[in-house]
Amino acid sequence: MAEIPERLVTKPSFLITQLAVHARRIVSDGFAEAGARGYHYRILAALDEFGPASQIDLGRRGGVDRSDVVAAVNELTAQGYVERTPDPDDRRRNVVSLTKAGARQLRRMDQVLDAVQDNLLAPLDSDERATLTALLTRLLAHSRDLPDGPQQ
Amino acid sequence: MAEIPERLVTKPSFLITQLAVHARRIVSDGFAEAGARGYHYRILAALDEFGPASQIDLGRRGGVDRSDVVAAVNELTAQGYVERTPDPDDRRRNVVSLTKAGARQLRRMDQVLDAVQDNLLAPLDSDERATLTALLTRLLAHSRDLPDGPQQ
DNA sequence: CTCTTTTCATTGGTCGCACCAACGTTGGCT
DNA sequence: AGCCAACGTTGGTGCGACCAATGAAAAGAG
Repeated sequence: MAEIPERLVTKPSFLITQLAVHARRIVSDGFAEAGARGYHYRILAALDEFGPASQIDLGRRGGVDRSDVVAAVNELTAQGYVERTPDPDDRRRNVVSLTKAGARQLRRMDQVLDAVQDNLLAPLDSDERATLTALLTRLLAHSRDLPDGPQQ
Repeated sequence: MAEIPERLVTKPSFLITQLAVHARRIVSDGFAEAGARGYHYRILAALDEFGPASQIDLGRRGGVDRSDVVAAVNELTAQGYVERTPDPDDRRRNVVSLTKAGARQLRRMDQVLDAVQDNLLAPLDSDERATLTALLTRLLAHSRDLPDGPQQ
């Protein structure tokens, strides 16, 4: 029982959004144990890979709206994972930088995510995983160079 | 510019959730023009394929929480797309059934979704689309028989 | 045939993500 | 000097996905 209508199950858009629900659930369960959420990871990752940045750049790199960056940076600051200082060269900006504790938190979150990938992709062998990743990457790239939506 | 951190772009969980954002956006843009949203489609689809049902069954089939079914059926009733009548055989239940206008609305929404699939999958040829669908279907099935989450 | 447990609809919340508009300050451009 | 664009911030919105609690009704246990 609980049969899912054909109409839904045959639509890639449905498969993707439903699988995303599952992915989001296990990711945020893991993150919650570390006292974090998705936006935090995106910001920490951007800081780690590109160095200190303004909030607007952090938002662009992680696909986070600038108003949401404000809230996330507030939270990360309160937890001691990032520091926010005024930019002396441009007083409209803040410079956000990663602390040592922030780098450790990022490593913790990376471990959570590694476990999540294994859980999520369990039924696939490594060739299939590569195929899936390649297909998704192409689709995501395509979606990004459409002016079809805000994409923030 | 706006380079995305490696950490994100290599994680299938990120690819899936981000692609889902895009899918959701174009779907709900299309549905909005028809005065509808995602839950409405799931309920109309379940009614069309399995016939009149109680609200709890509608929720199970479409993966919608029963409290959300209440709201969606309220809206669909107000629009004249479904009818809600008490079940004479079990007075705890309502029987929800599709009206003719509801069937027409479902057809409209199907057209929206067909266009969405083409948009979403534009970069893939038909073999690749089939491969993707098969992989996603397997992953979704796997996620469903885990007691790892509420799954509704 | 009671008593208890389960089921269903409904109400009224919560949370995360993805947005949007508006405002004040600051920088750049001319 | 004047104007426009950029940045941070506040304060919203909508959707999807949940959760807890309540009252009514059915089902099961004894």
